[in-house]
Amino acid sequence: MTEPARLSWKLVRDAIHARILDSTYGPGDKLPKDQCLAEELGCARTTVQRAMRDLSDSGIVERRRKGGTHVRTDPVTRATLDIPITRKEVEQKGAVYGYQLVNLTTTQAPLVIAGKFELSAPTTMLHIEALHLADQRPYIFEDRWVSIDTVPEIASVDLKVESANEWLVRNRPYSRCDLRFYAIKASEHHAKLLDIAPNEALFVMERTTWIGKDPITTVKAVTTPGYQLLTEI
Amino acid sequence: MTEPARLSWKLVRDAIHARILDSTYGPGDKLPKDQCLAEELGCARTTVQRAMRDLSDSGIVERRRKGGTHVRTDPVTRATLDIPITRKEVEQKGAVYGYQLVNLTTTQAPLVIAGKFELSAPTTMLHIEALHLADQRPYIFEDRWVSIDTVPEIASVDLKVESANEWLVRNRPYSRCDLRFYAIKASEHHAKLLDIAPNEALFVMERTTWIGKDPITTVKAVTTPGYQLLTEI
DNA sequence: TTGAGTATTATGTATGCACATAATATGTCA
DNA sequence: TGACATATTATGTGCATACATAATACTCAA
Repeated sequence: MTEPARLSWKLVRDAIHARILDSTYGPGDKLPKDQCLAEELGCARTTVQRAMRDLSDSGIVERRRKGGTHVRTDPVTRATLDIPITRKEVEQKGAVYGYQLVNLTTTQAPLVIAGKFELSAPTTMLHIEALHLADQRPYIFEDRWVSIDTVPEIASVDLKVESANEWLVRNRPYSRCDLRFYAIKASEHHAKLLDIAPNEALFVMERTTWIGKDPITTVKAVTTPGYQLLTEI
Repeated sequence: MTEPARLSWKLVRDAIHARILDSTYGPGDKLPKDQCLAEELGCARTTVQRAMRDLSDSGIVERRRKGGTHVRTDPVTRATLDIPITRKEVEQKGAVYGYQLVNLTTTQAPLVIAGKFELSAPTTMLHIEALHLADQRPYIFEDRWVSIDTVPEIASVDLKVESANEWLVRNRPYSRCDLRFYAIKASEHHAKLLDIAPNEALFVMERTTWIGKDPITTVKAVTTPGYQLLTEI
C-alpha cells in the first residue's frame, strides 16, 4: 500500500469524519489542533483547514478561535434545498408546462404583506394570482405581491404571457431570501382553482426577497395534493 | 479613503456579486478569469478562487475547468435548513419540553418502510410512536422505524423515558440523510393523539438516515396545526 | 475574591508558487 | 468531411509562510 503523493482535502475530511463516526471522537470531544492532525496525516495545515471548514459547514464540528475544534454535542440535520423556477421543475418531471394568469391588481399592500417585508409603512404593490400547470392540470397556485417602488419595470411586463416568477428570477436578482413552509386546508377559492376537493391538505412554500433593504416580492406557492419537497441527494 | 491593506475574500465576493446584481454581468454572461479579476481587484488569485467558490456554493455562478465562470441562467433558490432535536426546538421557543411514548413494537418492516431505505429484502425493525410536547400540549407526533440490525443497542434503551430522536442523534451519527416535506389531512389517529380536529391540514417532515449503506432510522414527524419551518436568516 | 488588563494560542486569512485536472480547441490523417 | 489524438487553458488543489483575530488563560492590583 503506497501513500498517495498528495492527500486531497476530501480524503482528510473523510478521515476525520470517519473518526467521528466510529466514536474515536465522540459528541462534545475536542479534536487535536489542525497542526497536529496535519502532521499526523502528512499534509499541510491549509489542507486540514480546508477539510475542517467543510465539516464545520456541514454542522458536524464547531470551530472557535483559540477554543479549538469540537464535535457538535447537539447535531442538527442540515440540508440544502434547491427550489428551481416552477417551469423548470415541471419540465424536469417530463410534463408540459403551462401558465395562466388568474388575477392582477394594483393596491396598497395589506399589513400582513407589509409585515413579511418587515416594513412599517404600507406601500403600493402589484398583486398577482396565477396558476402553473403541468400537462394541462393545475400544479401550483401562486399568490404574489411585487413592490412597484423597487420593481417599476414589472408594470410593462405582459403577465398574461410570462409568469412573474420567471421574469423576476431572470431580471431581479435578490440579496436576501426568506423561506417558510407549512400546510393549509384548501379554501373554496383554492379548491376551485386547483380543481380539488375543499379542505384538502396543501403544502405551501412562501418566499420573500429583498434587494439590499428594499422589498422585491413575496410569494405564497400553494401546491396540489401529493406534492413533496425533497432535499438534494 | 485608504485602501485596506488586505482585501478579504468576502469583500472580493461581494464586489463580484455586486456586479451581478447591478447587471454588469447578466445571466449567462461569462466572467473574466480569476487571474484578471485578481489583478483588477488587487489581490491574489487564491483569494478570488475563495470568493468564487462561495458564489458557486450559493448557486449564483457556475464554474467549469477550462470553460470559465458564468452567471447562472436559471437561478435556483438555494437555502440551508437546520432541523434541531425536537427538545431543543421546544426549549428554544421558551416552552417546557415533554415526551411521551405511545406505542412500541418489533415487527417486520412493511414494504413502504423498506422502500424508503431502498432495501429489497424486508428486515426486522423497531416501530416507535411517540409524542413530543410543548408546555404539556402535543407538539409533534413521531412515527419512527429503527433498524435492529444496524442499531442493536436500541433494544436496551428505555424509550419510555428517553426519546429515540434524542438517543439516536447522540449515539448514532449518520453518513446520509434524506428529507421530504409535505402536507397530510389529519387521520382519526392523529386527531386523537394531537388533540385536534380530524381533517386538519398538517405539515409533515420525513427523515431517513443511513450509516454507509446500512439503514439506521426513518421518521415521519407530524406537526400540529400552525407549525412552520423557516430557513436560517 | 474580584475585576481589569495582558499574554497566549488555535483558528482564519492572504499570498506566491507549482502542479493537477478536465474541458475545450486544434491539428492530423483517413 | 469526420474521427481521433494532441495541445491549450481556466479552474482546482497542495504547500510554506506570514500575519490577523478572537477567545481563552493568566496576572496583578484593589
